[in-house]
Amino acid sequence: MKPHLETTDFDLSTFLPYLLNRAAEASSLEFQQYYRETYSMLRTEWRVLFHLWQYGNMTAKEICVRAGLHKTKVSRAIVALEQKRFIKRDKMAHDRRNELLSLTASGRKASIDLTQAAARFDTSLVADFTPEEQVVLRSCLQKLSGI
Amino acid sequence: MKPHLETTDFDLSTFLPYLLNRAAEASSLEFQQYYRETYSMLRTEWRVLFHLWQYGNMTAKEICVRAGLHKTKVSRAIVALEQKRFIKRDKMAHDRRNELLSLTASGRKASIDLTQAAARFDTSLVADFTPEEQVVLRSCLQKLSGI
DNA sequence: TGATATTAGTCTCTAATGTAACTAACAATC
DNA sequence: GATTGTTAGTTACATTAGAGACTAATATCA
Repeated sequence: MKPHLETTDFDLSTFLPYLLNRAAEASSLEFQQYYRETYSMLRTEWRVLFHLWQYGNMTAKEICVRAGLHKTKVSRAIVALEQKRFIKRDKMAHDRRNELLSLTASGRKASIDLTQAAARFDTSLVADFTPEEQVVLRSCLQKLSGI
Repeated sequence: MKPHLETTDFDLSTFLPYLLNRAAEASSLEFQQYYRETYSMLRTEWRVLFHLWQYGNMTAKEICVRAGLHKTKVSRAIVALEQKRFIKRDKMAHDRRNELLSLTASGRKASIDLTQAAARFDTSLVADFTPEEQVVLRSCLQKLSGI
């Protein structure tokens, strides 16, 4: 049986969700390998850690909102990061439901290392693109992400 | 404690793997809802179905290669699609390890419907982008995906 | 022919995720 | 100050994914 392209000019290899998923998976692979092997972190853990590093101490809830992550995922990441001694948490006095998360010394150290690795990795990913392409790419992705 | 931007000019909101993952997730959501609710399909199932529709009959192995999917994922998707009567499989005479997959009538019908829905959805995703931006976006994503 | 290697696809076991119910702390209203 | 509602975060259960062992068919080559 032959392909059915005549029905529509739709082409999977240009379908945006498909491309985005493949590109996301491909581009995450190498960096993921690094934080997995070096720090035994999962993706959500690295994201949570980095949010604290980049935007300062905050609660789990704030991370959910900023990172667009579900609270159960964040909750589990926090437990894991705490066990690895990368973060600590303190009940906030004025509302003891909130826990303020902050980095430990080794959490900061890991953040610095991961940040530098991420920056290098990012550069290598876009090495083949022109500066104009890079700008367009990132701005389109930001819009699609709702950032 | 204040943020630590001074260490490096790296910014999470421009980090490509992060952006790609967020954009992929956001953009998949709406379309995913459609094929889940209408056909009880998972993402891998829709991808397998669509590969058969667009590129013609092939084996599970070929789908793995073309779609960049692990064989266990494809294997499970095939079982599910067969149970839903969207595809059938036939052992190939000259090498009985291979199974040629093909669409049933209802598989073709679902493919047509999903293709049209995907095309409409894709259009709506890029509605805010200029034609030039769309071209750059897709070509960058294809390169990043290794397509 | 018989031993070994390869390949397509499945199965099993474990890890990770999503959903919804849950607990504890606070807020508001009567 | 008891009742009801809301919010932050956790837990439990079911679903999905991943890695590697496994089976059956074929290929290779002594």
